[in-house]
Amino acid sequence: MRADATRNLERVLRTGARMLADDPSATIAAIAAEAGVDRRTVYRRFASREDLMAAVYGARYDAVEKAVEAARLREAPVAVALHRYVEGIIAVNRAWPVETSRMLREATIGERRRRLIDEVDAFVARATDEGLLRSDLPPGWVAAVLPSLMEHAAEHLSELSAAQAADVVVATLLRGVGTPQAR
Amino acid sequence: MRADATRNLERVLRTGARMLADDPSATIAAIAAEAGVDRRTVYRRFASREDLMAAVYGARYDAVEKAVEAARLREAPVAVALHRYVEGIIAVNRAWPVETSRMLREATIGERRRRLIDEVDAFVARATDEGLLRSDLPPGWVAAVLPSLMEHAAEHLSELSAAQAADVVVATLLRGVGTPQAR
DNA sequence: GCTAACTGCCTCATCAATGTAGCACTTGTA
DNA sequence: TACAAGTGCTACATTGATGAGGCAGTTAGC
Repeated sequence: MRADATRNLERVLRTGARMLADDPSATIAAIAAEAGVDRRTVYRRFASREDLMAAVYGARYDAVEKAVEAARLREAPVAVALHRYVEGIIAVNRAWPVETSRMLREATIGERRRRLIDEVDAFVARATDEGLLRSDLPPGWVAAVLPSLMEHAAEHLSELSAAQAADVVVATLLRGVGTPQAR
Repeated sequence: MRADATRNLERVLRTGARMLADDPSATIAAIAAEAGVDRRTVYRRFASREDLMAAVYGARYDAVEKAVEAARLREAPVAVALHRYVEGIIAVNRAWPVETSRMLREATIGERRRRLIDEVDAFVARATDEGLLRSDLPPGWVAAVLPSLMEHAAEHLSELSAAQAADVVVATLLRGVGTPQAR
């Protein structure tokens, strides 16, 4: 593939991720226009709308898997792993701001998805065993709440670096936002 | 208005809320079918798709305003007000499960929206002043995180009552999910 | 039971998005 | 520089959703 073609493909993917996150029914025409590319060019790379979305989701999953791997959720000390994981995912959320709720329904990525969920679930279990997380929580509560914390951090704390935003998220997750007296 | 007409209107609104929350681009035809009503009947009540969505959002806002009022965010002791507020909103989320992120962009409800935001912001400020919430948090962080906690509680903790789910949310918000040792 | 309100069904025009095609042109690369 | 890869533009068929009209039949409420 030629260099400019690669560049265009990249632009379409990035722009598509951003616009589809903002509005899942964004049209191909709008995405192409925003990416500074002809609509026809998009169709040359992606056979259909579905295809483009699958590619965007795939790109995000690549990044997420990388972040999870880097966090070493199985071996690293739980506190360290948690922080690295959160920081990594916040960075991914910024690079590939896909609207996760809609993505999860796509069957395209069922297998990869299950693997990641298992990975995180196992980590939560380990963190609970090792005394980092309370054990009296409703099952799945942490796994449900954490992603949306990271999503909010990614977009709401835009003036902070990923590491700083991760500090806020981890502190909020573990200690909450109440004062010591309020406990 | 005749009684059965009122009933149908109610069904359309409820069904519309549920389906649009699940997929904002749900068609009028699909909503009508799910509500057990002809597509034409929907159009008799609502001039357009926009109209229906505005009505759904309006219904949700009615409920939210009621909950906020009942929580007495200005006068009641902060801990009490917080709990009542959370419980009320969780109930609203279950009754009118609108996808908030998309709703907030609608200009239709700009004024009502601003009033509610101000109300909650003022409450957060008071809760901070009175020592319930930490004062070293990024501005707007609590106001950003709390709604999504309540949303998750509404749908994820479906086996709990609104009051029980509110316990979990408030505990998570104030004290986090970490063990005392992990702090 | 009668009337007016309300509904279901079929039909139609319109519009916007999808996906395809051919042609002239620019641009990377050897 | 020459060639091949890639793009922009214009046009077109298709599909699906929106919104409206008419009419026969049903149902609530007096």
